[in-house]
Amino acid sequence: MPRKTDKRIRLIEAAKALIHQQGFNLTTLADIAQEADVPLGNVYYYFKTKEAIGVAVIEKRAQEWTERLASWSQHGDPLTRIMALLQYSLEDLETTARYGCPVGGLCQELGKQGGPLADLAAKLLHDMLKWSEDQFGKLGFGEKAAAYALDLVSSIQGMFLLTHTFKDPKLAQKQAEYLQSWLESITSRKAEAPAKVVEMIEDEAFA
Amino acid sequence: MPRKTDKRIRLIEAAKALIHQQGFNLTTLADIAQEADVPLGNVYYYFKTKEAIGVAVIEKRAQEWTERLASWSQHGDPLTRIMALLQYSLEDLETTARYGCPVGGLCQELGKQGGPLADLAAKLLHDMLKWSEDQFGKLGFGEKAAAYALDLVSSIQGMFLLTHTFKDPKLAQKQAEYLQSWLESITSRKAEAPAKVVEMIEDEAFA
DNA sequence: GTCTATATACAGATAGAC
DNA sequence: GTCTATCTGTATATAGAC
Repeated sequence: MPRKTDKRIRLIEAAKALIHQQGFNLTTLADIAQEADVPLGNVYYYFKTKEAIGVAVIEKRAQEWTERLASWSQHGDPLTRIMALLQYSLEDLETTARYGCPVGGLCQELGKQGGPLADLAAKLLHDMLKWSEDQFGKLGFGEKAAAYALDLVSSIQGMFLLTHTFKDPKLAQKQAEYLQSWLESITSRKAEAPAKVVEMIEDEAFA
Repeated sequence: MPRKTDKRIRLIEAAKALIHQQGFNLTTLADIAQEADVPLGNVYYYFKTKEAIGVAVIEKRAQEWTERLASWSQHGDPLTRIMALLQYSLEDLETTARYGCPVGGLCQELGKQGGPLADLAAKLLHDMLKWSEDQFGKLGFGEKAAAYALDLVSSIQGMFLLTHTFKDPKLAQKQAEYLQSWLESITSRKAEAPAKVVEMIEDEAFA
């Protein structure tokens, strides 16, 4: 394994953290170089432009989310999977309170600027949304699955924004409990016709 | 009335629009000066620093929101008021899809930077939240009022983020319908004990 | 592949004539 | 109060020695 990739990886990790903390536009290449312990001029050997670093960072996040969602997809039933997403949102709430949601922050900031970075950031949220929709679909919600997924993801994102804005991790806690009871209420209502649901759950266990 | 304030107002309006469109950090004083049709050097006669313009813009938004909320507060009943907030969120969805929520955008971007701008932006969301909490309180939700307000505001903000991210006004439409039915469901449940609610509604009509 | 020195561009901010 | 010219700092990006 060539050490070549080593610095590249360090640069991406440094950029990922700094962009989360400061935003993309406020993060300088000098910041990234210093954090990664790479001389400024050397950064350009690995990335032609700042935008290229942005692309690499978002693609890295995309990869991590793909793996995360895939791992949750192996949980027994869709409701547990959705709860796993919700639980994950509560990890490291101190960081979220300080810097907000990494994904939501990128979408917000880059969405205004357009271009390939905006599209890549949007795909992060898109994948999350589709995965959720998929889980609600497997719970037997049919045409309501999309609406529920939208409600879930936008609620989580809104929760992150308020948590960040008010620098208060407890807000996310309370809101998550609320979402949890919401999930339970819509799924228990669904449980009145359980046969179909169970069937679908077992079905997708092989998907 | 001295024309002095004229340019100042134009600068604030230009900055307000541009900051919404591009974000605070990406908006230059040259942009603002040009949009307001004021020579760059002259900007500093009205604002000592860029941050000072930011303060003026957020205070302007705060004033507008104070008036807006006060005007809705005159509506007959709290549910109608909350619906007014929701309806307002659906105005100009094309703009929201392009540039996101002006308030949410400020909170997201400036929240990372700290300082007085972050605090002022946070107060915008805070006022909205408190006002909503007040309305839910007057509907008789008691200790649940805060949780409902949190759920409402964070849902709206999440909805804005997704609408902006996916550049799709229809998302906000669907999500708003969903929120509307949610509001109806929690208030109609409340209506099972209507005496107390009506009492509180009439009570605050004089507040 | 690595790193110093530097080019280039543009931002925020100021000086000073009018 | 107004506006041109400019200072100063700093960001992205490049050149070129090693």
